[in-house]
Amino acid sequence: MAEKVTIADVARHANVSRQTVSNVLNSPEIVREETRQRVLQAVEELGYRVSQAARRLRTGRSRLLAVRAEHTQDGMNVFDRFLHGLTESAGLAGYRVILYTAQDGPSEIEAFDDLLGTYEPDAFVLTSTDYGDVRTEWLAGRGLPFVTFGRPWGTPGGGSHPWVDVDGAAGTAAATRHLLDAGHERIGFVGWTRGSGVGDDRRSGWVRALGDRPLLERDTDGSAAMGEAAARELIAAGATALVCVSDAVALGALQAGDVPVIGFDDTPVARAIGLSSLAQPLEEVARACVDVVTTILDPDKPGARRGGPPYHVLLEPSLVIRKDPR
Amino acid sequence: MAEKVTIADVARHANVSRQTVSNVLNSPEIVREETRQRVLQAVEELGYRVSQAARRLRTGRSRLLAVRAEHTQDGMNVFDRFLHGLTESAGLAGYRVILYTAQDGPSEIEAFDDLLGTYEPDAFVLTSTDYGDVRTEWLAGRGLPFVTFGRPWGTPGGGSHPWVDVDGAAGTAAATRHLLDAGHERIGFVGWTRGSGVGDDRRSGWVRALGDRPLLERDTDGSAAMGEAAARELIAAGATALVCVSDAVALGALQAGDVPVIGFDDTPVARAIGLSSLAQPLEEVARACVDVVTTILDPDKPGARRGGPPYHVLLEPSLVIRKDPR
DNA sequence: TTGTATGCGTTATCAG
DNA sequence: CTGATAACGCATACAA
Repeated sequence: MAEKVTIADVARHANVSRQTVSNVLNSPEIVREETRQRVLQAVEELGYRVSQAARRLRTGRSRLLAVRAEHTQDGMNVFDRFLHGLTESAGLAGYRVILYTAQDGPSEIEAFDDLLGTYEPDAFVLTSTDYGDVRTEWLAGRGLPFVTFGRPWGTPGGGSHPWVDVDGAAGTAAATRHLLDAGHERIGFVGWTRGSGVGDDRRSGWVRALGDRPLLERDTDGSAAMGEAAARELIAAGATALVCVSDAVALGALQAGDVPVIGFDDTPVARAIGLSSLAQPLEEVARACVDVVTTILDPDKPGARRGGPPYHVLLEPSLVIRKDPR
Repeated sequence: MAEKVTIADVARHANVSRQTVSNVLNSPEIVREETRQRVLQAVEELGYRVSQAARRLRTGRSRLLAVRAEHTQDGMNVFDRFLHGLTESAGLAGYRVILYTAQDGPSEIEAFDDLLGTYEPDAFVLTSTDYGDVRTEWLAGRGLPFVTFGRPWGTPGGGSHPWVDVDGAAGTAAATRHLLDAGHERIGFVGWTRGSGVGDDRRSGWVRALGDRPLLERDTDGSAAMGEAAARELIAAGATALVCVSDAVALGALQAGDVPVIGFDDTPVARAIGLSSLAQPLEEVARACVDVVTTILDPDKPGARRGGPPYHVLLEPSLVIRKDPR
């Protein structure tokens, strides 16, 4: 079954030259229909599949997308869902996902270098971008194709590269409006210490939706414990509902009192405990990442992304309400 | 930098033949020390790295380990930690992890076939094994190297293949003993519907540790909601402490009353809410998987696994106590 | 020890 | 549209 069927076997079986088989596979339009059919049938019968190794050697293309396996510090993340979506979408586009690990920026660049020298991935998909990301510079400087899940925070305007992201501000704004609609006027925000692109973005949506109402907010380190403490202070200060920068702090906030709380990311925790949260459309994000990166790699591919560069895709999170604001 | 340094370049630089370079890399012992050093230095200076494509074409080895990207149904799993560990350990052993997706057994076998025909992974690492797993049969029947994270439930004795697993029974037994030591006599078990290898295994440890004390138990579908209901019944039946088959049901059980609860898997949720749980040594599991599989692939590798076939590794979970049983 | 020749499976080039 | 031939980078058998 896996008996190494080569292109020569197919050619023999279909009574054509090796080249014709290659043409049928790579440029079907230049081959006569009847011949094409015959070859395709031979391919089917013999169970032929291209050897990526041979193809890569010849073309320099590996059809591999490199992604970092996240270490998942606090653990309450959604990386696995993204990764699953990415693998699925990549597969549909004829690509595979190859993993690597790294502790920090510099070591990740080492990993890039190593991968490029050995497995030669065609592109990288980067996650968790933040201000002044060294990785994107390195890749861009070498003209290597990549896309990030996350906007290039900190490089205002210039240094722009392909990215896909979820509009955190739109999410928190929707959450805030939901609470306003329920009659709340004093809506607090439990955030992260300023300076993180994602955190600041999420905060901004809450600010925007609140208009000129009072801004009751506290910063945290992202832990549930600090989330609880922050929530207590906010409630004491008069907040009757809370929007949180993450499910982790929201989990803590829930312990602080009996006010409605909305988290962010819709992690498994939120589902399990019935916490309202903002769900990122991770499958769509993954699909967009694959879309962008494969279009860069092969601009003439069928169904190439309309619009062309610079390939910026911003998707909206959706509000998942699990408890009615009281 | 990534300017395609070939083995010929290295040879020229070191004033040796191409062959010698190959020897230095693949059979260092047959080359004179001085020459070896010179070649190694040339490799260093030029930043040479073997092309996996070329090597694969020649040797048929891809140095790729295929792993399925889990879909993470209920979400409260720990797959990402395992995957990270696997990528790390694989990297140390000179392998990379390549991902694929599948919905069920048959479609996973299609994925095997497809991968083997194109990327030719050297081995598969399977997770979530269960009774009568069709995948292992398919792989074993073709003599393809693989290891499973999880024992081959259901094939008693025979049909045995390499596996690495965590001793669930030992874990629940430890948890139960911990509660016994704290003075509890009526310790309930919130389990899964019988028939799952993992669930039955975890239950058995609780049974064993309890000796001839009463067996207060309830089955659930694994949801937090059913966990809560089950816990209520058990508490009503006199249970003063609960051991749970998973963190998800433990989370529910926590809502049921003020009795100590111990979950299983030490998911992020447990950490976040201070739930005691049994932590699987996932990094070790991953390392063992890589160890086993690379030994199968290359029995003469340096530091090959002692013991030889059939490569069965059973590791112990560790009890993480976050709340004192009251 | 070192050098030389050959092939792994593809695809690109170029004649027919 | 089809068929021959070369080349991708590496590893091996063989001869020197």
